[in-house]
Amino acid sequence: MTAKVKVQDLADGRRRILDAALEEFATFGVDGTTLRRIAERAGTQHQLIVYHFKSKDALWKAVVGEICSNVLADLLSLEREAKAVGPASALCQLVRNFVKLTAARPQLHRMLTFEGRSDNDRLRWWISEYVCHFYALSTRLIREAQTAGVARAGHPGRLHYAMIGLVTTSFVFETEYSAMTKLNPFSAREIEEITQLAQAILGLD
Amino acid sequence: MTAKVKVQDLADGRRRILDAALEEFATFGVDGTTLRRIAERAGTQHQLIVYHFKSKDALWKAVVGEICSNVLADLLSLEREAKAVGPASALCQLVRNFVKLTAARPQLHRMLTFEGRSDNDRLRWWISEYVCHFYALSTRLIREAQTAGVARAGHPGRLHYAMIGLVTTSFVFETEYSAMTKLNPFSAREIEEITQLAQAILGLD
DNA sequence: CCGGACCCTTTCCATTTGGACAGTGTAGAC
DNA sequence: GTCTACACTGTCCAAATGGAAAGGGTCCGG
Repeated sequence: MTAKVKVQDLADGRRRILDAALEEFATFGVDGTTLRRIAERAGTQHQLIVYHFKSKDALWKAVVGEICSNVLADLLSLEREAKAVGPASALCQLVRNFVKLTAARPQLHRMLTFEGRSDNDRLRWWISEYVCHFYALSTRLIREAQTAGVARAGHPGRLHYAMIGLVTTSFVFETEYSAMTKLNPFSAREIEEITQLAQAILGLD
Repeated sequence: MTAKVKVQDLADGRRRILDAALEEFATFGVDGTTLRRIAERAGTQHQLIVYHFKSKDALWKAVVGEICSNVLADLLSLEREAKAVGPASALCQLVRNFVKLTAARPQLHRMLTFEGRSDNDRLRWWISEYVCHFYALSTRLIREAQTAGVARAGHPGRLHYAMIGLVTTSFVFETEYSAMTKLNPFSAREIEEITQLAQAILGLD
């Protein structure tokens, strides 16, 4: 029995590494993160990370990939709904989901904001693998809502990124945000307020 | 004469290091930047950086400090104007200046977004030294505009950061932004459009 | 001519880094 | 039993890093 428990414990080493890596990457970025600190947080040795994931870079992709593929699945189900309810309320729902998701997993955006300013391999991989799908869906809904006359005019891509920027700031830069505003961005109240601001910038009223 | 020219060249080593460091820090973050790469970009050796700035951390503060103290000076002059023109147009002007400034020096915000997610020494220093002044002015103008009935209702801090997030995204994440939208955020057209969106989120219409 | 202030270079080093490599131990298939 | 697959550990290393220490050149006031 002790053996069985031990095997259980050891077998989820991979899981614990993924979780620890998410926290570390989100807080310190790829360069600021060391395999040894991830290992320490996961309660193991850094060589186990190399064994399971080959390299630091591959670990990063595994972490992002796991979360993003879940998000992508959510998006697809939203897209099916969209056909039924029309572009305006589909877009409302998309914004609402996006805020909820950012609040639930701020680490994802924190990780990605580290990558966004150099044209590197990780950024290109992430864009081609995941961003493009989200962008395509979002801008299509915006465009449809615009032709229906229920969204703000202007380039859909610009509106999309204005929304993204508005929503993510309070969660990604929580330390500064809560220090200055004395607000807790993760409270239900704040999530609702941010959702409404995001819908306002898209002209959904 | 050659001696004089040479001295000129050498004397501005400090200047060249500051410029090179700004680029490197903004692109790779503090952890991703090495003194040797900064030195290479500045056309010198890494020990000269240690000589002029004592440490990597002190160099970072010197880079941020130089830009921010200029920005602070601009802010103060804006504040004097504000008294004359009233809160609504002062706020409009603040937004306009902020967008212009972000477009002119995206490196500043790029640098700072690297620091925002761990409660570290650099972040605390930056907040207490510079952020608090900008935040105080901005939220005071928002509050005044609200009581005058010409700004969107809601927590001024929340609105302030919504504006910041909306404005900075396209400049900080230029690579992704222009890849997806095919827009150039630094064009006069885009600067104007972003300014208008930022004013819209504050309810200035 | 001297001495210090300033800018810069050279040489050096302890530490940390990602990762290679060669084990060890256990569980299940035959 | 033996063999293989898998999870994990211990030892090692080359490369890169921030920074210490000391030396060298030029200028300028005395």
